[in-house]
Amino acid sequence: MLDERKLKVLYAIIDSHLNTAEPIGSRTISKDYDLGVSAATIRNEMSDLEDRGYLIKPHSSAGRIPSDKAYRLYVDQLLTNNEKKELERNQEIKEEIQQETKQTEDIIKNSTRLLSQLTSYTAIAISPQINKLRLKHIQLMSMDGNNIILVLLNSSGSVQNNLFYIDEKIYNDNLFLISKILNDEFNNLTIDEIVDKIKNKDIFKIEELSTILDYILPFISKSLQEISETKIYIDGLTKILNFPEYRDIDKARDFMEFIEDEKTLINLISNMENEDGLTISIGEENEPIEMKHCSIITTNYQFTDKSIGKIGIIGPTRMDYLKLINIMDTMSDNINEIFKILMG
Amino acid sequence: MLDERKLKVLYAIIDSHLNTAEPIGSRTISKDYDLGVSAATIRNEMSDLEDRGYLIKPHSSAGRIPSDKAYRLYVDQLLTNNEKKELERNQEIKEEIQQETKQTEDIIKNSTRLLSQLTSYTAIAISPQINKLRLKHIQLMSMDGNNIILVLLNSSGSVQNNLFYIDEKIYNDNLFLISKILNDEFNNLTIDEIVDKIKNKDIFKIEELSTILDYILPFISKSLQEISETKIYIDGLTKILNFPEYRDIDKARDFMEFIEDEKTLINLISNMENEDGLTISIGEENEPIEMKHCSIITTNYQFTDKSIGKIGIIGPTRMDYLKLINIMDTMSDNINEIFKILMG
DNA sequence: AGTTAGCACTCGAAAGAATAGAGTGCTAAT
DNA sequence: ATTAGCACTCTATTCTTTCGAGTGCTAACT
Repeated sequence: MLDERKLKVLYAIIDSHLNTAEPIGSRTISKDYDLGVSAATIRNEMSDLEDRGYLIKPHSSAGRIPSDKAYRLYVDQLLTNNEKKELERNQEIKEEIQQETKQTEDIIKNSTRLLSQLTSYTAIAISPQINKLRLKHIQLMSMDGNNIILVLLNSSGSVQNNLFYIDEKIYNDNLFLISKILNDEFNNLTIDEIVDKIKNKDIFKIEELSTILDYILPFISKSLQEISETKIYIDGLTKILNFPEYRDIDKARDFMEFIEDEKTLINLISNMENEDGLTISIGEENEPIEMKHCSIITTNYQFTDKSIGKIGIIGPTRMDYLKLINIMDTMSDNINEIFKILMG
Repeated sequence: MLDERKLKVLYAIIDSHLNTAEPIGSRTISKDYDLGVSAATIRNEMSDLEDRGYLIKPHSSAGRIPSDKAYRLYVDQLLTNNEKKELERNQEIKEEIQQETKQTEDIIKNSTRLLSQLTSYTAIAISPQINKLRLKHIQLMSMDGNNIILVLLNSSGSVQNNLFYIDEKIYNDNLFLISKILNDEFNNLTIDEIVDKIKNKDIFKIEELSTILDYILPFISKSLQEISETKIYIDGLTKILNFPEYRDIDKARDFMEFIEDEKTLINLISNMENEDGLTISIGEENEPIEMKHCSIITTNYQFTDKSIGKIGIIGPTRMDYLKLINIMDTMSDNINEIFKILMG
């Protein structure tokens, strides 16, 4: 463990580096931070901290920058102490997020944009995973009997639709009857459960509709799965260009191309563990090489106490973690509250 | 007008500059292009071309680059001669665009991605303007009587939905009746016409439903307008970083931030005249300062011979216009054909 | 009169040299 | 244990020099 003075020196370097993005020298610390010791003493402490892996020298006659290990230490301490102060602008944030919409997708989209604006970092969010939500209403309809529209209302209040084509014609009178049956059968189940149920043929048989049902159910199942595909929202991609770490155009391109690749990104974000709500992944802790110099902060948003999606920010490891943690907490609080109110 | 030799020199410079992105000298032209005259003669021609505004010298002892005026001349000649060769990969393109979907929005989204891949430029598209499309089916439904779902099927076969809240409860039995009336009244009208009709109260009065109708129609009108908001799709934003013209990070950021600002971009693209299908706006011809060094090529895609949206690319004025025109033509052809087939 | 070879001149980009200064690490004194 | 002092290191900056591509002009050629 690090003794108190070493910690103070380390945090001072982290703080100073946060503002300058430059390597920090011993004299800077002794001048700007009142540690009660001379530059030479700090120099010795810095040397020790480097030996222990908390500081890095870009070259032999430069100052030092914090390592991933240092940020990890700092962040862990932040998360433990958990000195959360509430952001003042709660109400404004809520209004900004919700605007006029009641659709969960729009709320997440707005949140992503606002998060990027508030933080000046690239913000990302994963759409509400509606396969975890409970079905409230399902409705089939058609114009011509061949192109079937499936409309879904789920427990978060959002509406999805999907269009599919069938060779056998089924007209609205029958579609409405089927919808009624499906509503009875599927009410309050999650999409995952419904798909399972269809797969296991674990369903009701009503004589006169049984043939039609057997025919159309696989289409419905596929349709439901298409609807539940995870979407990702990205906002403020160009924010990365404001960081001196990304003045190099090739680095910037690598970063951006990685973010633009939705599939990989969905994977990365989905797999972040968010047991306690907030998760921070620092530099080398990230799997993809393109993210080895970045930190990712994500938190989940909930609906009836179940996590249904994530929202987060990405940027260089040199981050104002304290400030960002607070913003993220506020954001997820607000989103959750909006969802709660939306559901009455 | 330029005589033939001047034109040849100018086109040679355009061609050479296209590949190198460097200023072109007289010797390069005499070496690489068989014009049958010496470098000195070309030098004289170049001097004339500069006087006439077709060439620009970055500095006094450098070669020349084509001006916007030169590109304009070149492009106008291309568009007049119109030596279109069909791209071979038509079928592949169609499959790539359509994938499995029948939703017009998805088709445009896929097209944008493919266009960016094929061209290596940033691609943009404006969503099908469904307010210009004819209504095929409208359906209202609700779970609780307060949150009304409006589902819309239009003549392009795409489905939209919108959720709105009303204080007075209206239940499905009445909503279905209303839907039936609305379908009769609105069938084959465009959304614009429907909104007008509602505004002018130019509607049927069926005794028992008249109060409910008066109450709900304004909500429907607003809902329809929300549905018809223009959306924009962007793909390959980072492609700009591959051009030597945008090695400078501040230039790149200006470009990207402009593209990321959806409202301005929608405005810009919407206002491009596309009478003959394809439109090319070169450098200074673009209004926004951020686009003064870019060219924008857009074309519209059609549904039943009516233009309902646009797709295009954006990049530095130094473009392979010939190749890009062909790709763009092929793309719009394919999109139009898919739409045609979708409608049977 | 149009074309071309020849050459002096220009200017930026690249390479090299000199300088400044921030920072370290060590030593010796406190 | 702490600190002042100092030699040393290394980068970033600035200034010079060099190099070469390219022009524009002149005079000769066809």
